[in-house]
Amino acid sequence: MKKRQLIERVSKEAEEDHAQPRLTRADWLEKALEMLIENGIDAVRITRLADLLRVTRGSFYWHFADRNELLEAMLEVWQQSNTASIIQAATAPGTLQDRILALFICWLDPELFDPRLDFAVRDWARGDAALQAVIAQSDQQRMDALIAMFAAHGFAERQAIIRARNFYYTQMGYYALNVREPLSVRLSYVATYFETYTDEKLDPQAEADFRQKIIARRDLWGDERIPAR
Amino acid sequence: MKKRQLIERVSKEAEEDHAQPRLTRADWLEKALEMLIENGIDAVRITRLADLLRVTRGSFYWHFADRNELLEAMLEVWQQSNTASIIQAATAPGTLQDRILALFICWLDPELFDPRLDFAVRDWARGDAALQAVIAQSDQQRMDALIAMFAAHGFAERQAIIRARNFYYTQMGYYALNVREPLSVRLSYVATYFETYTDEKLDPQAEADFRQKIIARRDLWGDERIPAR
DNA sequence: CCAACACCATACAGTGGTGTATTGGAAGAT
DNA sequence: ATCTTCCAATACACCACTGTATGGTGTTGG
Repeated sequence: MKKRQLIERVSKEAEEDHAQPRLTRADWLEKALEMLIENGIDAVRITRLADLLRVTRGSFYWHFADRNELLEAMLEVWQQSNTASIIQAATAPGTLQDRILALFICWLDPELFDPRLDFAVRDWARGDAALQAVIAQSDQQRMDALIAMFAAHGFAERQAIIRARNFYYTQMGYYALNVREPLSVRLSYVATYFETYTDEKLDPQAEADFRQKIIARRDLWGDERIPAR
Repeated sequence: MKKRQLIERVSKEAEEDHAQPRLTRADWLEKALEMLIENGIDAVRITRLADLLRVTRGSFYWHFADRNELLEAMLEVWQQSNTASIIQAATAPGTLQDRILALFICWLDPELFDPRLDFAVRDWARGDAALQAVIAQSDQQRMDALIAMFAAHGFAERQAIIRARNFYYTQMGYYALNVREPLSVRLSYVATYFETYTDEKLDPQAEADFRQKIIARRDLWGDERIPAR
């Protein structure tokens, strides 16, 4: 689901097409999430957001009761985006190869899974046990879906767990380290990773299709040129 | 290297045994790191530290020029602890099995590798390009050591890279998700992980020795009872 | 046409933080 | 015994931010 849509839904504002006269609750929420992602929760200050939005804080306190209400709305956006994408990719019908490739797409498309938001929220939870519990629950749901996926495709319980952990933790580790590589490099690892996770060879035709699908999404790779093979 | 020792070295204070009359630079630094780990960099406030240390801020400004000088000292402690442990474990002589098990010990012993400090620093770097560069350099050093390790034990370049990434990212992902499992559970995964990373069976005797070594370190596992097999 | 509403500006009180300047006091050196 | 030196307390000026109360203005509907 598109993030702006989610933000608006959480903001409980059905966007009538007539351009909103001034600011909406969703505008504040969007800027706040941007700030969270780029500078952490402690940079989410009403004063700063007001400056960025070119209004005074008076506007904020019309849309929100206080800062805490904003924070709760932010968390709600997170809860309804990243986790859902992973679970959907893992539980759709099809072969194991289809599922793994669908998850790879998740890892590559920030509209489906935004790692910066995920880690900003984790960071936010530092020293906040209640928030940590919420996050742990989402992680559990994600892991359960992955374990069930491997189990449904022939792996014994223990093997399914290890493979799911490898799959999920490796990707989270990759994000945690803030690795910055061109998409072409990431694509070049796809087949090898696939074999590591499944012990099967990746069908060359499927890999080609995957590359095509990614390359078609120009928005994912900026100016870079990616050879089709 | 013991963390308190490092903190004191960075503080350039050879600790004469006579109990220091009041506070040292290292005391402030230690509390600041504790605060960083538990509540993030934005919680590292001179006022709060002074309260915790039961002195006024006047003391702080005798030991440090300003808050920034404290932050630089904190970063220096991080630089000289975690990365060194990993590189040492990966580059020591011996078989691949020895190396992997040495690294597993790193992952289990916070004196060698403190994941909470590592991630607190990474979060601290959010929105700070200079700090991100410092961290990226440390990550590169760690990865290089791991790749060289796999390469030195018979894996081709590409395979060595994938295996090193899998090994390192999986562990970082585990920490990033703040997983809390008893040590006994983590130990039960050791052999399976080993086989995933190396494609070799873990020698039962080596595994038993490994368990013994961990169990001997009671400080790592609190009250828990771990069966020797 | 004007009244009500939606949205924003302004002004104010209060809190928590930084950094500086100055003073106070206890231990060790002479 | 006093004199430094080291370390900490106090007081002050100065933000940045929160939240509240109230007033102002453009837009819409009756």
